[in-house]
Amino acid sequence: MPINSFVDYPMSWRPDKNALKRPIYQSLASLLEQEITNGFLAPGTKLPPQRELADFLDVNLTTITRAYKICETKGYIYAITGSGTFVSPNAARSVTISKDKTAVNCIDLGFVASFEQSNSHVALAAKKVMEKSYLEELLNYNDPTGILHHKMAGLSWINAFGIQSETEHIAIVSGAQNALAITLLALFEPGNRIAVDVFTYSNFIEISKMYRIQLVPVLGDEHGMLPSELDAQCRLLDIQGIFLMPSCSNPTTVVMSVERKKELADVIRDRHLILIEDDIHAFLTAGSFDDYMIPMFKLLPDQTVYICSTSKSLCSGLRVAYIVFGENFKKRIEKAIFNINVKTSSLDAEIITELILSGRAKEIVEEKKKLAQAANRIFSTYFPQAPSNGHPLSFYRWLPISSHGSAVQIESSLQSQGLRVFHSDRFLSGASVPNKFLRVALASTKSLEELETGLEILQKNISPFQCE
Amino acid sequence: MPINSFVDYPMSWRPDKNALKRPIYQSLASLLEQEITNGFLAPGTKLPPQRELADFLDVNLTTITRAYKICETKGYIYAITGSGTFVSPNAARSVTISKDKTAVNCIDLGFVASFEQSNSHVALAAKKVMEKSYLEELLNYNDPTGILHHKMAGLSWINAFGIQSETEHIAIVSGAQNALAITLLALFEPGNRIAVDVFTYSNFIEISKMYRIQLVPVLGDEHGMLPSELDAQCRLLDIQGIFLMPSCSNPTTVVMSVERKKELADVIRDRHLILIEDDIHAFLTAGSFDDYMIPMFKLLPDQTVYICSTSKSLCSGLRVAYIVFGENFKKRIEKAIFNINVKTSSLDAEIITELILSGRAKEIVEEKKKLAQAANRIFSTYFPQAPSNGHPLSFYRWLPISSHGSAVQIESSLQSQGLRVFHSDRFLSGASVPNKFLRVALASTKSLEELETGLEILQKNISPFQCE
DNA sequence: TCATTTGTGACTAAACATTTC
DNA sequence: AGAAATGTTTAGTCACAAATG
Repeated sequence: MPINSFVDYPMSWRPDKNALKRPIYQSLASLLEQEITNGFLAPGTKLPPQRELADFLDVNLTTITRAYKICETKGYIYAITGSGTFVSPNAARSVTISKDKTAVNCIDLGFVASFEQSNSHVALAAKKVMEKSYLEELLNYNDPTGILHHKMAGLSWINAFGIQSETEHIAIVSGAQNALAITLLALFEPGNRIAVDVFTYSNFIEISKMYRIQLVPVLGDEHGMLPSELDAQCRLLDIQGIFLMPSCSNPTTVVMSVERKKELADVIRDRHLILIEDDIHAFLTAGSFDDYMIPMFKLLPDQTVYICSTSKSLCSGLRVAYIVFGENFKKRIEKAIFNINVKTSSLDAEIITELILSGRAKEIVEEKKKLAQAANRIFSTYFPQAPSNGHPLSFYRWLPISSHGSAVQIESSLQSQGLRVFHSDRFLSGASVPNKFLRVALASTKSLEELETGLEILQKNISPFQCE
Repeated sequence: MPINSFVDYPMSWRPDKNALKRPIYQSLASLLEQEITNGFLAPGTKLPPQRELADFLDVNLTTITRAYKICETKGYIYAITGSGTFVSPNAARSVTISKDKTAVNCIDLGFVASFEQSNSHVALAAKKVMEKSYLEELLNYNDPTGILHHKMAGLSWINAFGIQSETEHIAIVSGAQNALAITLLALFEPGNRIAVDVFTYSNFIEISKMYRIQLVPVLGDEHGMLPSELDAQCRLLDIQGIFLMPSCSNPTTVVMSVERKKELADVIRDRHLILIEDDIHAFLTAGSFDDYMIPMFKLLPDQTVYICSTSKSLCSGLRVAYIVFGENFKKRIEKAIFNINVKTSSLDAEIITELILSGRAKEIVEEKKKLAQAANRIFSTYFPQAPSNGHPLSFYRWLPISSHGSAVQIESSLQSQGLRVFHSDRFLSGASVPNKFLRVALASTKSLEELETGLEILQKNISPFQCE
């Protein structure tokens, strides 16, 4: 029986007692889900404490726990012991980022492409592949994890980034996102937790949500995630994995220092976490930073799944990424590959292989690096006050903005000005944080001139951030 | 406190009480998991009833329920109310089927390939694509669900199989298995149930297991799944979906009659199921059967995800499949595509498109049909007693065998004779059934001569089935 | 620093539903 | 047809742990 009448009690959500059917916890969960997806409960809203709501509805405490849990695993809310339960920042919308048609009349600095100007080299390589005597061999079901010479070329490619491995421990998959989907399916279970940066790759957030894997945000500084914070979260929660982009974090452009990598590796080793290392930006970093040659895979070879896509470095349309793993993960990863892809097109892999073996790949990388340098220079002229301690050749920038206005408002007001960029809320792995940013893609326009036009629009429409 | 001493009680599994740590249910589940994966508890073994085990271990009934549940969602055991809990037929091993290297010294009639002899046509088409003026346009991130003219070609291709749709309701994905992975992720949740034939596509069983989706076996006859049985299962359980291959079931080669399709469609409509129609064999069936032109998608356009791969019909190495859906599924499916693939290689799709538009695709199909006819004829000479009421052009046959010997024994004894085939247990969606079969692939050898050699080995080593 | 607030997790109790005999 | 066997589901009790002020 309720102890108080609650009539004048300030509760952010007062579900209608009569709308509840049995089973109560399910009924309550779907009521809450509707409330959130319809926008009646705004992101960030604190929900009534479990005990209070239980009392109000005259049901047991754990009935509320269960109802909240359903909504939490679906990603609508998140709970912090001691503080309360809150509506998730991105509860009501998907943050999946893709190259879609909504940006058709816009300059698209949202989705990060990869200076597609270089694709003429790839077209040439494709033509060369057609002359191969073994062309027909590329068209059958054989070698689901990749043809031997494709794997060897892959190994030599990533060797430049500090990876040593063998053909039995590498597989060819269809791009980095595909590699992530495979890794999560192979090595994690629904309900598992993965540690991530506070701002992280938004499509990783989405795929984790779809797989019912919970992300645990861990604070970081300008050198990357803080080892002490990671350890603290591990003490608090049962965490199985960690996702990192040490060579250039998306979206923050943070490059992890070697010191930090070693410290984090110690925690990861002690806590027996599985590290997913997305090294898609290795090609930008190796060679540009003297001390780069230590991917975390090297520090934790038996605990790491190393993913290196060629979409950003060589060609985005050929879906080819390398995934490197230890013997202990081999069976599970290969099984997941069969179940999600069967195999990756050997024709595509052959073209990438041709690029690597002919040396054209390196030329493409040099070309893209030059374009990236030019694009970053242009960005700096438009936003001289923007911080520049991130990756100097990043394909995108992370621009601090004043915290007025909601993410949706800011994005759509810019879109109406003909510009597509993404607000930092899309990249939030957990609770809201006070600092707001825009991620500005530099590699997605047809030309640097178009980029300038876009940055001009942005400069005119964004309230300048007050540097403290 | 235990009521009986149990010392002389015949329990199939007597877990060591002292080995249990808290939490009991987890500890007990991993004990059981080990017992099964180590082979101490054989497939089919009946486990102690929950109450009995609870009594024996002196814990609450639902603690056992929870422990069993963990092992059930992992696929190690299955439970039937009223009957008991049993070790799954394929508990100790994966039934994922792929073209792998274990068959290197064998004639492989296990994995079903697709008469790769036709790939020279595809190589020609690939070369033609290289001459296209828009080749570079195929190498970027644009059009994640497929370029418009690829979709149009796809629509015209599947139009021959009775599908009418629009470019907004078709997407290009990387093969049929990829389409299944996407569909399950997009439209189902862990814990959902999908109705399937008693024997069904083994990689569908595996991907369902990985996604924690439960399969509900439904009895069928020579015309396909029985509508009355489907309805009965729906009454019993909360079932969300159904997976069917009406144009030629894998592995049973059953072709569903039009009458049966209509009856099943009625049940599916009434029960609001989502139908996953895998029509990979449409090219074998349309044209061969007069009344074929009714895929179930046509009967249930708003409830069906129609999947049509080109791997079997045109080329297995180019990973291209079409997925067709109603407006109500569009958003969810496209989101799943972004999160699993980002996109499918437009180069591969262009080659398939070239084949379709040039008319070469039809030639390839005719060639494969001729090969299939010849292969089926050869099979009949070696196994004249084998039933022939399935698909006359199937790329595999379903051979009844005597029920002596376990699946593993039979497969490995044949493998030691130089032949790889698969036992029907791999295709079991649920509990064991008395009838046993071998699936014999006819489309996987380099030549029909090699097929004959394989069938000869098979004939010599298999105890002939007693036709009743 | 310590009491209070708040969420978490394990196990228990009881009613329910289906199958078997 | 009905009792017994067997698995399922919901909600309750209770001890615990972190965050807050």
